[in-house]
Amino acid sequence: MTASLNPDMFDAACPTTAMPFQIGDKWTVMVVLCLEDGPRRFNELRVPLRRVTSKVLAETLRSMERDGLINRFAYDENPPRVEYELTPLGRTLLDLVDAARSWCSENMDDLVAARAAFTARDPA
Amino acid sequence: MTASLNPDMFDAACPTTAMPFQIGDKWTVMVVLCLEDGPRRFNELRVPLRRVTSKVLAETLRSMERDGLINRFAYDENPPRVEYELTPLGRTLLDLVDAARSWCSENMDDLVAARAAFTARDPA
DNA sequence: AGCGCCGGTTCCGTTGCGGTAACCGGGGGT
DNA sequence: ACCCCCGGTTACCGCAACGGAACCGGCGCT
Repeated sequence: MTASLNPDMFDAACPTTAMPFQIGDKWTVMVVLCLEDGPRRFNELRVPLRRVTSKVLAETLRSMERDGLINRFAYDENPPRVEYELTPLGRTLLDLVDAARSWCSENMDDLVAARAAFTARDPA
Repeated sequence: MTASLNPDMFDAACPTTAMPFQIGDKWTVMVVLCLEDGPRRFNELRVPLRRVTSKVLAETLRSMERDGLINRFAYDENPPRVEYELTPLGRTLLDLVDAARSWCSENMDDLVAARAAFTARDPA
């Protein structure tokens, strides 16, 4: 048992490195959740994410649009109006995000307890 | 439709911020995968993750131990031997990781195509 | 003329993750 | 006496992400 590990299992060229919420982007997942119930405007998104600045939100939305996760509709009005909505591809992320949230709600107690026990053992 | 967004849906105090693979840690998920088939030694983990240095791996393993995702067994031998294995809690992450990997393999083509189309539209 | 709205962009500063290289302790081999 | 092994630790550093604040254009209102 315990077969040996493939040295190339995490090849740098592996395309999963480009996963959209790259286990790295701070806001993508939250934007997906905010768009779950329909299109939203730019400043409308900033309300629930009130810790994000317009600069960072604009960057996040642009990269999500680049990856085909959202569509951007700019209406030629005044004052300007822009709406973002999930694409079908973006909607498929909802399942994944829900799975992550379920994991959290199911295991958060264990996790908090583990942290408390660890810091009790090793107060450093 | 499109109910208004709850301003507090991402409260900074929300414990999900402490999610172990916090959509932010670069190595935790890969360590989980490396430990899927049984316990591994420190330098054994560095082989598949050959891009990680001992410092970063040590940090990752320590925080995973802190969160109760792995157990650390240090044998009093020479040369020293240390083994890491997933706890039951850590094993529950495998489902989530598999879901993420499935998403990738199912949608990677769309994603790559979307990027190509976007950069074709907006070469900037 | 001046102000506000909206959806950004620009400039600048900070933070912190991740990386590199050097070193360590203690036993065993030669 | 020296070096190697393993599993780290320490000091230092760079860069990208994140953040704050100011600014912009075009229109309408007063």
